Amino acid sequence: MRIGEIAALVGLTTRAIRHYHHVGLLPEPERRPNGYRAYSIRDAVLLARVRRLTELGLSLDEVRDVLAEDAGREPAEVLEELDADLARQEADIRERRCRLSALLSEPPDATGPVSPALAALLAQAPRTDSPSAAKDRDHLTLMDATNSGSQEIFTLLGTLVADPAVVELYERLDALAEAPVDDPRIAPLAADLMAAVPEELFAAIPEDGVVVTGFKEALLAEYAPAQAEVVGRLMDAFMERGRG
Amino acid sequence: MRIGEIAALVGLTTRAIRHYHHVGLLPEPERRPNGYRAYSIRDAVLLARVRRLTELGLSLDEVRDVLAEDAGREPAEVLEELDADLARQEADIRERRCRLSALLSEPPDATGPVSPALAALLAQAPRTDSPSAAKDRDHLTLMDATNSGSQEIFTLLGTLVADPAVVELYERLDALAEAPVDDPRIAPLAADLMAAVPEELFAAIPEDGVVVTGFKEALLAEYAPAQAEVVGRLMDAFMERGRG
DNA sequence: GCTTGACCTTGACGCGACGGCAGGGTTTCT
DNA sequence: AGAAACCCTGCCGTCGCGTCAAGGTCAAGC
Repeated sequence: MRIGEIAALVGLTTRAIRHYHHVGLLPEPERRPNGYRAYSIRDAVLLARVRRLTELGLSLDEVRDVLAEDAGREPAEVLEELDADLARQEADIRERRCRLSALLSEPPDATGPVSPALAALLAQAPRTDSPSAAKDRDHLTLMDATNSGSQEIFTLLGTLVADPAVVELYERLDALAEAPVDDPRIAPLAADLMAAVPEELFAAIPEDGVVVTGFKEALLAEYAPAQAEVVGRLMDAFMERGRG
Repeated sequence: MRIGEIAALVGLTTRAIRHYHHVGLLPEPERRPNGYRAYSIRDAVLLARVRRLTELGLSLDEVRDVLAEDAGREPAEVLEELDADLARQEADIRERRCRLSALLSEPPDATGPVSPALAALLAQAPRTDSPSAAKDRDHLTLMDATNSGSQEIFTLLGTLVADPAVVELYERLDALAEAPVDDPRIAPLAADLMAAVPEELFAAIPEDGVVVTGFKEALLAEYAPAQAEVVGRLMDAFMERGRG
């Protein structure tokens, strides 16, 4: 048989068979005088087994191991390992499909799914179009997505945002958008913000959660200079209280 | 943030993030004076979404489509397509695991699993260590593995192998191993073999099944010259009766 | 004899999502 | 001042083939 014939017989492509020769999975057969490969029935039997094994999901290396069974009992080992692997993949896919269906059934809010704790927090927060509040929501969503803060923080923040006075604080922060860094409103706003934070929140701040080195400066870069001054003081205070 | 920091924050490797820049999934951020990439919070939010999507199994191209949602409703389409894809994969894996478990529970006969019809046939065949019979078993197993013959053939062959006289035929074929091609035993053996084949078998031979071009010569190459003569005559007769 | 078309040959590149390494520079800590 | 831990660019490797590219071979039809 020529390569195309044996390929059709066992249901492989000629390219696959040549590949098997190339990687040493199947020895090169004799050649006809014209250089064509001449396959025997034994080759077909071998290739049929290779096909069955690869269709089961074995890699070519594993197929080689199974076929070159010197030990006689190796195959079972390989196959059991493969089954475990497939089981993992199956569970993996099931979980992904699960999360996918959750995504599909949800309203398209474009921010993606959030944890229940954060969802509750956002629903609870008063409606405001303050840019600072929007930034805060973004940052909280990021914390949620990266799991860098514990769920506990969101529930604790719930008691904060329930206070209608928080909107006023955001507005005072917004007002500093164009202000110079030595604006006199900075210090009192920082103090009022600190005062608004419930005591338990300090304890809940993880030592090395969001506070990855460099995160702080990136966060401050989001704000205008005077605003950054306020936020920076807040974060400094947080980190000091957290360590203390 | 530097690249290592944002990578730790969103749970990716620096290499992956640079790869995303490379393929245009995420624009290159500003650089610091020393050439380091300077990431913002917005980048982190973006990367977090990328991570979630790739973890769901989307390709980077698909992620790009979903993120660059100009149409607003594209994502659902992509996600549904993905779900269908995952469903296919899941079914695929389940089938493989099914066949794998069948393989594992079977006794290790080293020839792999065979169809029930062939298994019955082999169990039914008389015990003999005739080399010709061994070849025949190999060829039948190959036909089974490649689905090139119908199951029907095996059941029809059952009536043939049940006849104890068949063993004698195999032995007569074995005896020709060293014989010259003009051995006088050739013609009568071929005739007796033809006579032993039940009539229904001729009708069951598929027109273009095993009889791929070149298969015949490969099969004949398995035998000694005188034996090949016998087998060749048999096959010629088969093909003529099949066509007639 | 000549063409056509279906085969065959070797060899090299492409894919997808990065990992790893080479060969350098920068920052920071000690 | 040296070492550790970062950062940079760029290129090769993975896996199982598919897909050209640039030919050589063979049977059939004119």
